[in-house]
Amino acid sequence: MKATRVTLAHVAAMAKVDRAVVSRVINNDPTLNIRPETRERVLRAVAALGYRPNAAARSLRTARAHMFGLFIPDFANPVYAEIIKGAEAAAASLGYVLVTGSATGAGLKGYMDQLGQGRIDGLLLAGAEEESELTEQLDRAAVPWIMLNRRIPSARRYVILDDERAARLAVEHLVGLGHRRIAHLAGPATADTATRRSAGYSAAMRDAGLPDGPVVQADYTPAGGAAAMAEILAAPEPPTAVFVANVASAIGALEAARAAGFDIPARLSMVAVHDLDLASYLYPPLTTVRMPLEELGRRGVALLGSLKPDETVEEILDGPIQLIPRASTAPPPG
Amino acid sequence: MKATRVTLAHVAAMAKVDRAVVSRVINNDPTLNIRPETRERVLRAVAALGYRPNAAARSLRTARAHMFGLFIPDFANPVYAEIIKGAEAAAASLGYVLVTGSATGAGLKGYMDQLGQGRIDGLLLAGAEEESELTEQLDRAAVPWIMLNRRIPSARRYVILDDERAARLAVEHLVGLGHRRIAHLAGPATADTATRRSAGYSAAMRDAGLPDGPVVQADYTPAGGAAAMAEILAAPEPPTAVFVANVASAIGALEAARAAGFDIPARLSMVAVHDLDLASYLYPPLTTVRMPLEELGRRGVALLGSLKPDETVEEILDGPIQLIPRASTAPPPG
DNA sequence: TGTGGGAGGTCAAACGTTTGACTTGATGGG
DNA sequence: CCCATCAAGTCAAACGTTTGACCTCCCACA
Repeated sequence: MKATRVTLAHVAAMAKVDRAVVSRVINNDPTLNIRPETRERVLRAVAALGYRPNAAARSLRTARAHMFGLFIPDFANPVYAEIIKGAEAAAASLGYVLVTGSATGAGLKGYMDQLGQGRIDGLLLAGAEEESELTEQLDRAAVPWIMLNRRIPSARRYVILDDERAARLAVEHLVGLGHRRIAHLAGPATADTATRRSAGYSAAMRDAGLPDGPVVQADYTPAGGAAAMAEILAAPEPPTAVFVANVASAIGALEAARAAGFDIPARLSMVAVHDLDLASYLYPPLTTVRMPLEELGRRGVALLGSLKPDETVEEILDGPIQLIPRASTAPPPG
Repeated sequence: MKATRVTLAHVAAMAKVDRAVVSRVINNDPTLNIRPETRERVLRAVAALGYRPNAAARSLRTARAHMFGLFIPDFANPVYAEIIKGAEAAAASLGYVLVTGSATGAGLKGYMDQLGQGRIDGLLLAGAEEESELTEQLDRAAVPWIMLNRRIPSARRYVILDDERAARLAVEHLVGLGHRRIAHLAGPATADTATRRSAGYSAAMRDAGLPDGPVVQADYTPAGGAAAMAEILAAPEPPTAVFVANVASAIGALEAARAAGFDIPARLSMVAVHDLDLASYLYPPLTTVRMPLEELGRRGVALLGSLKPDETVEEILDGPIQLIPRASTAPPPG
């Protein structure tokens, strides 16, 4: 019953015009000169037959796939959900489809093989490791790519958030509450965001006339955060507050603090970067710094859509960065 | 410098054979009869030129896109992360690309418009609302689709998990600890999974010779769970344990119990369906039932890959379902 | 000496769009 | 009356693969 797919030719036959006319009507070709009634006929035929252009044929002819890719390290990290949301929305409004993938390392390369030639018009890489072979491969294939929230030497295009400002905001909040011994549970040295947040921490401490507290690195996971927190609290004179570089680490850090018998916020205040719905359901609800992650995804796609061949992009997104006070921060004891 | 893309024709010229030979070599066409040395020449040319087949041309010719789609309601829900992971892996091993999208409702329809004709060979719908217009559209476009973990009347193809068994496991755990007044914080009536879990709860209670406790419905969100929990605890003789249909609700329920002054697990035990890394970092760490979500994604893709035109699929996945005991469950007080 | 068959390929027609170039008939200006 | 212009389309060549049909040797066998 379904038989053959309906193509331009069918529509053209029904509307009694050339295929070219149908194509131009569909694509709103401004060079087309046509009588309104003819256009009507064409549109009616399209509707009547339920015609949809074949994506492959179109891509073949125009050399554009109308697809963007977005690669993230891990779907389980809710931080990326916001980026995806923004990117999806932006792509949709551009008439593009967004392919979100989570493969990393070797998997990512395999993915790219499949993506093959001409399947994707541009790629967003969020929080990716330095994958020089991958980026080389992309360059060879002439696929434009932009890094999100990470700068690496070989990336001539990136858009990042103002992590330094976010860190300052967090530290200033703690200082404002009266804290003076403020530790920093930092991210991994390999993450550019971690470096920027650490810089913001140090700058804010300096501005407040305070010496840097203990700084311990951890990866952006609960387990890593827990271990680092334990280390910080084991010191002879532990801090009264800690600025945690990432909310995932903070989830573990809360647990470690509880385990060590440090009441939060009575004995220890904690603030972390990146807000999540979840933050208000943690125990205690976590004070966070909200960053415009959705906007980051949106902006990344928008840039992909309007990229000139050899254009470089180095953008610090200025969107609202906001401290969300919850129950994990309070004045220091005493 | 990079000039024109390298095509079959270039490779053929370099290897001094016909394009057809190159195509057949690349696709391992078993009907091809060729001397090993010729094959060698072809492969060398492919490598030397860095040739990759053009996906659009291939799709056009073969009418297969080598892409599957997966639609989920929300990337922020980590439960879906596991499904995606499994689906991605299965797709990759089939040589397919997986397009994961989160649009719902009208957005989803727009997405499908973009996906257009022939861009996708099959679709997985996870936890989707009943979208009769969407599924009609899919059927018209002859795109095979399978529902994941949800049965709806119009879906002739679905694969679900054994939610009833998971619920039993949870309830039996509570009964085993000595609980007799066990409430059920159920999911929304519109969710098929919720219905199945509720059925499992009732069956297990009956088997244990216990009367159904209070049953309150909530949507699968922390806020919904919190409200429902508050209602349950407001009763004159509150239960000593609660089986929560979904971990997202449980996160809110924990909060509500704390707010109501119910110490967990001393005064109230709680167990929820779906395990997350996060569960062990909640306060207290949450006892859960782990279900094979990754396998669900994997199986869905595998089925898509081997679907006969009018085949129906009604499968209850039998994978390991396992209770993960943590600190939120203990014997009842007294 | 013819012929059947296999090895090792070649040929060319699709697949469904897009798009620059071209046609046709009518109108208007000089 | 003739040429230019314009409106309203038409024509056909790509885009890069895949694939059924075909071709051309050469050898073995009767």
